[in-house]
Amino acid sequence: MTTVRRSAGRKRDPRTEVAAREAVLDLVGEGATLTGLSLVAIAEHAGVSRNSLYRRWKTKDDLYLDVLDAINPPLPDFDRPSAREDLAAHLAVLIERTLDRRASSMLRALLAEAAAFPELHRRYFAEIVAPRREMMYRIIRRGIADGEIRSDVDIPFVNELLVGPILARMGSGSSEALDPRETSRRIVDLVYSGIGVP
Amino acid sequence: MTTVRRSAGRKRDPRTEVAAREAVLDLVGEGATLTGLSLVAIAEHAGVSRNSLYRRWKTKDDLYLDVLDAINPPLPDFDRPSAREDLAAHLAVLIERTLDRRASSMLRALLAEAAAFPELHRRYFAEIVAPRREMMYRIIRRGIADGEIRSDVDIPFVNELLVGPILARMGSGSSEALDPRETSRRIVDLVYSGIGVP
DNA sequence: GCGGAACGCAACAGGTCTGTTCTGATAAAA
DNA sequence: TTTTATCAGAACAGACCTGTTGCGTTCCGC
Repeated sequence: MTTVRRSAGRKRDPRTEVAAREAVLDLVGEGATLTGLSLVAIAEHAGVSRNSLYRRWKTKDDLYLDVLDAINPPLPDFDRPSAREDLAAHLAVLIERTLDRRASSMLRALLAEAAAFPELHRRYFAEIVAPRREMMYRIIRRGIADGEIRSDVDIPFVNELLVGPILARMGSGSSEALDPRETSRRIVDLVYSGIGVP
Repeated sequence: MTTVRRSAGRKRDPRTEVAAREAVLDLVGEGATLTGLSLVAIAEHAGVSRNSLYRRWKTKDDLYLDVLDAINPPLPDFDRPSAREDLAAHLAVLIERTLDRRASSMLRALLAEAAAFPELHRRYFAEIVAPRREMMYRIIRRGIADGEIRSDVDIPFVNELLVGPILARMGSGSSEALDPRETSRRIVDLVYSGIGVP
């Protein structure tokens, strides 16, 4: 986004930026693609002149970058009694995010069009995926140190097993709304105990 | 696809249909979207005249339907000694499919643009997802009947846990090539035994 | 050999999006 | 009050895609 420092003149309407981001989320949520979405459509849906969009964002990429920032929820801190509870709490946040249909559509579109928006794709992994994954690793390591989780497990592998079902649902655009707390608890329970008969 | 039965006249070049499907896979694999991909670009990449495409497929949807059919591998039969081995074998097929970059891109694009291609989306779930899921359910049920898998597990839930990590990788477009046999075995092993300390 | 269909190539009108450039009006600071 | 930047709205050329039509050519079966 282009931030300009000037002394005099009319101030930019802050609602314009919000309206533009909301318009992108609405339209992508309705099935538009990132490359296919036109500034005309965005301006129209936002109730804003195209001029105002071009004044703020040089390219569509810049606008999408802002949208990605806006839907990136803060990373919560965890320090519950057990790693098990921390894992469940973290997965619950992930599931909650899945329930935001517009954000899910935006991320699906980004993953599908990664080739067309390499910078967006890079930032998504660096700023959203990586920190959350690192947090999961830390919790799992703690569980091992506490004697709660077997010490011979492959940490990244365990993480994939935990988050996989949730990400797969987001990726396939499943419309079924899961209860975050209950579902995360069930996942952790099953991964802890396994399905095999002792 | 439009199949016409005529008695006389020049025959259609069968290579045209293959070239068109390959062109779609190539272009989508390179980052094109289903809505954004133009018949001009497809014809150009396939080395075929636009006319030939219009003659075969009324709309882009029809062409994509053919492409989806082409990348749908046959459903293998399973009857190994144990449910554990059947599950691993089935997951290995899924992982193998993930390794086909073009097919993965095509499915990612389809999921991202489901709203624009409802018929394609419906067929994908009915013809590709549903039969494979049903097969997984059957194997899990058999494992329960054989006393190999705990009888109190939720079958669809176990299935999601098993296939989730693989689908999540496909959805995120991970470029890392996994060994199908080894990875599927590791997933099944971990899901059977669990990560918890007994 | 001849009719018929598919072939590649080219052209066309109608539509859309982009990026830029005008306007006149509005709002806020100097 | 004057200055200055923003605002909405409209216009423009250039590019692209679509769906259709016409052309002459190539190939296959009758």
